Amino acid sequence: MNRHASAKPKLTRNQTLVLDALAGAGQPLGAYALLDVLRGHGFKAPLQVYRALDQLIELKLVHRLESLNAWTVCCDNHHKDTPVFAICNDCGVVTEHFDTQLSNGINSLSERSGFVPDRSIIEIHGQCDKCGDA
Amino acid sequence: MNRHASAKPKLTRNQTLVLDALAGAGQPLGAYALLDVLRGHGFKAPLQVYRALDQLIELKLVHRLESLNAWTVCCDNHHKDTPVFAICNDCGVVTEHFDTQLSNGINSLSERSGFVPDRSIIEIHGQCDKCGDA
DNA sequence: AAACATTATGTTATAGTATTACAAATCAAA
DNA sequence: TTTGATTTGTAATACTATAACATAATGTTT
Ligand SMILES: [Zn+2]
Ligand SMILES: [Zn+2]
Ligand SMILES: [Zn+2]
Ligand SMILES: [Zn+2]
Repeated sequence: MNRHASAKPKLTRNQTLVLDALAGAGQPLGAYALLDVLRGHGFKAPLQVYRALDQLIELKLVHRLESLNAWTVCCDNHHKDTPVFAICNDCGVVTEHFDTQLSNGINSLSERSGFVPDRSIIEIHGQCDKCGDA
Repeated sequence: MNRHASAKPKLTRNQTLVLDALAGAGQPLGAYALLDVLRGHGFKAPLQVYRALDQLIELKLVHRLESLNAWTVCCDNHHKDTPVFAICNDCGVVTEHFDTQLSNGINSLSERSGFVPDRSIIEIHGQCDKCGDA
């Protein structure tokens, strides 16, 4: 028997295609960009992409970047904490981070105002280290 | 002379209409909801709304909620820190907060990764205190 | 295997959000 | 009052996301 509570569930064909396309891109892609990438694999309608993305998010393999209308692969799908995304204005690269101070801040702010947090979004736009090496 | 560096600039007609509509709503509104509200005042096209919103954001009188595709009036347009929005899943009420721990967290995380932050987005979805009084 | 339920997929149409392009009107100096 | 800059009006279009319905594949029970 498997000691790991949640073994990686087998992905469907479309989910696998979308996940691979996202991983291969090296940066976030929008739904229609994904559709274009996957037309060669038989995708014909946006719904095929959106459905796969919904399921991949449910499985925590992919995150949606709200401020970009785009999706990116999770860097470590076992994490519990709220991911923090740093988004470079210049090159478009996005990096995923975890930060105890930020997670605690979300919780304590919520507690102070009687709010029960469920899903948090932290996205930082700015300039990455590479692009800052002017 | 005015000791206050940036006196409140006079708003144009459309900016005033949009700001008042947002303030009157008591909760965030989308661009097309604003358009509908303002049809009685002569608005006929989405661009009238989007243009006014862009300028109001520039003036820091309004914030965009990225995860809702909606806009809300700023609670105190003099603030320097990143606003934190708590968004109730049940009643839709949104409250704006400031939090030193979160602001510091953004800065220190950025510094550690050589990132220069420019604009940060923090939006917490969950259940507000009122809706939690079940 | 046959019947049934469940899940995944295909396809078309439509809804919702945002911007481009160009014309007209307004406003503020010079 | 001419000029130039800003604001506004309007139509067309682009981009993003979902609804509705049909078909196919899969799994489970009998
Ligand atoms: Zn992740
Ligand atoms: Zn960069
Ligand atoms: Zn504010
Ligand atoms: Zn509530």
